Amino acid sequence: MGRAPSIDDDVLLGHLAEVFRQAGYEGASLTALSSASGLHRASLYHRFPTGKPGMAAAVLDSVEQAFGAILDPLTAEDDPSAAVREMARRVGAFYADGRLACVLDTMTLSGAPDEIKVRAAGLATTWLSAMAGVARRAGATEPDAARRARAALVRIEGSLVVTRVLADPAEFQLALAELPAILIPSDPGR
Amino acid sequence: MGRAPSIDDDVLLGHLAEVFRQAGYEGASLTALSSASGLHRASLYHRFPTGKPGMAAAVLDSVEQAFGAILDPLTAEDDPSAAVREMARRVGAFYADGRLACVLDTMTLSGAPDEIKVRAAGLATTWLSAMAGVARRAGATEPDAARRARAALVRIEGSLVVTRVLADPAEFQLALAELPAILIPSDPGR
DNA sequence: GTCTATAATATGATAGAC
DNA sequence: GTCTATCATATTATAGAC
Repeated sequence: MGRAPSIDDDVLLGHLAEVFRQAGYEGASLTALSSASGLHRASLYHRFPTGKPGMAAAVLDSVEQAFGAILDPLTAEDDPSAAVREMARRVGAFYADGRLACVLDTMTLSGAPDEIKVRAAGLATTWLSAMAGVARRAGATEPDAARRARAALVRIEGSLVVTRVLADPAEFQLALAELPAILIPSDPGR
Repeated sequence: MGRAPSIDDDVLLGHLAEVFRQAGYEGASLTALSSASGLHRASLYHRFPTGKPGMAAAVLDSVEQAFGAILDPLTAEDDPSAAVREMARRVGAFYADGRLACVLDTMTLSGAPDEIKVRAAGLATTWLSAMAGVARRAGATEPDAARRARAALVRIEGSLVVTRVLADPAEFQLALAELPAILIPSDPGR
């Protein structure tokens, strides 16, 4: 809120986010955050006076903002199937085709501050609502739409874990391809 | 291999495993491992001369052993559907109804030694093979059985993440309930 | 086999020069 | 706004008493 962030801030947050996503909250050491961002530790504290929790919160802010753009097609595109396909495309880009983990996964392990966990839960809820919305627009009843949205989130998060464990992005790609069939009642599936 | 472990070793490994599962490899500090196990840090080093990597490897050993028992019904039980239902019951117990995370997820983040990641991948492969086996016995073609096994693993891992993020075990319970429909071609589903 | 004590290093964080 | 230098603490790990 307030002023628009400078491009530098966005780039910085991108670097920080990558560390938090790959290492989790505790694994994201100041040294790792420093070398990934190119800023020395003291400079990070200048930008984030509340330290590591502040950096994590800012990362979640930036992820929330990124998801604004990712979920935009779900309301902007008229055809529900096309909307989901475009969201899937943007989700694939955000997760670098499965090479990057999800903050919902890595930042909610024990060791993360409660505030971070609460924000992560909020992010998940936003995502679920948007996906349930498009399912509802496609004709699903409200409980069915909610069920479909949760199934889609489970599918994405699970495929990211399996992709990381097996070091094989195929499962993530498959999950993206099946999102329309999961979310849209009338979709013919794959 | 070699001698059978004493009950004390099993209890100790259970405590260590809980920390690694909830905090990830880097988040599992010696202090946390010490207080969870009741042993002082030096005593842990006596048991595991190679330190934290050795503890993590031993935890993966014990998880591998636990999965031997979890997957046993898949070959011991004649009826494929009943076999999967029994596996699902045991999986539910192992993950404490969704309250405990999966080592495949938490121990494969950046920061874990490569040896740990390799062992985790092996564990996942063992699990996938066992599930593909029961699907094949139930009449699935080989590629379909492999696909079903991966879908089941994705579903379990994803539901564990979503359950943790939303602090709601319902999604994990639902995943367990749907395992027969995912793995068994002729299963009527829910 | 477990403990107390301690070492060496890494971590989160701050002060102050430029 | 970024840097060097530094602090207090937590971390992994070892030595040696019991």
